[in-house]
Amino acid sequence: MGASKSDSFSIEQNEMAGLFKALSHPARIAIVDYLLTVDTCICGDIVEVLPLAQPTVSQHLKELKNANIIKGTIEGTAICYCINPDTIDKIENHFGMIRHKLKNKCC
Amino acid sequence: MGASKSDSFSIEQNEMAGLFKALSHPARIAIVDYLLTVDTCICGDIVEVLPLAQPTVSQHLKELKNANIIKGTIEGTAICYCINPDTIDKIENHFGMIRHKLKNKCC
DNA sequence: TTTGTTTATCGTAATATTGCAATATAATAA
DNA sequence: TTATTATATTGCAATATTACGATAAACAAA
Repeated sequence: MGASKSDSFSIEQNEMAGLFKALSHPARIAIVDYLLTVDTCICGDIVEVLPLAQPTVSQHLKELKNANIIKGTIEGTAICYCINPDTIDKIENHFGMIRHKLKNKCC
Repeated sequence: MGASKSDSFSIEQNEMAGLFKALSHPARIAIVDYLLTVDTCICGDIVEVLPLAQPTVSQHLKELKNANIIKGTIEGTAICYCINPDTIDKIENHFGMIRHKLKNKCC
């Protein structure tokens, strides 16, 4: 085998796992970090900030986009990326749920 | 290549990516979910709840343990697992930081 | 001691991810 | 039209992950 048995788990479990997978690579964390350091949605220069080749960065951006963690809007020749706050909300809510259920635990 | 260039990123970026990677599989999300449904740290029966064989579950538990997301304490023949609230804190703080930096953005 | 119970490790096959050179695509500028 | 610029896609090699049968290790009970 080797493929994950995603059919055996709930839609929500797969959804959360998908969000975390999108964030499970340091390059993608670095992209999110970078998008947070600039005041507006940023066009392009992400490639120059990362120690990776352009196709690799493009691939990581695609994964973040597919997971709805970032949004990209076309702006002439370039594409402007910014973080999708709705997805941040979704993850925060998940941990809010965990935090809530952790009350009255032995830990 | 194929190996991730973790040396090129900051310790914190690698650390966060590692935490998310530990949560990037539905089985591991399901384990965390299950640990939250029981009142106390639970011994063993995680294998019976998941649609996976015992060695596979053991492997997933190991990854969650290595990432400090769960703690396991030996209790006779069995091992009692529970969620590590410190790590939940760390992740929540990360998103708190993201949320804070997202203020005054175009998104 | 032997037996049973619980969890971990080994070995390995199937599959997925990562990274990049080469190339393609899309829009603008000359 | 032909450049130029910015991003995406393809193809492939290197590596990592996932899953599980077989087996091992650790401990309790008989």
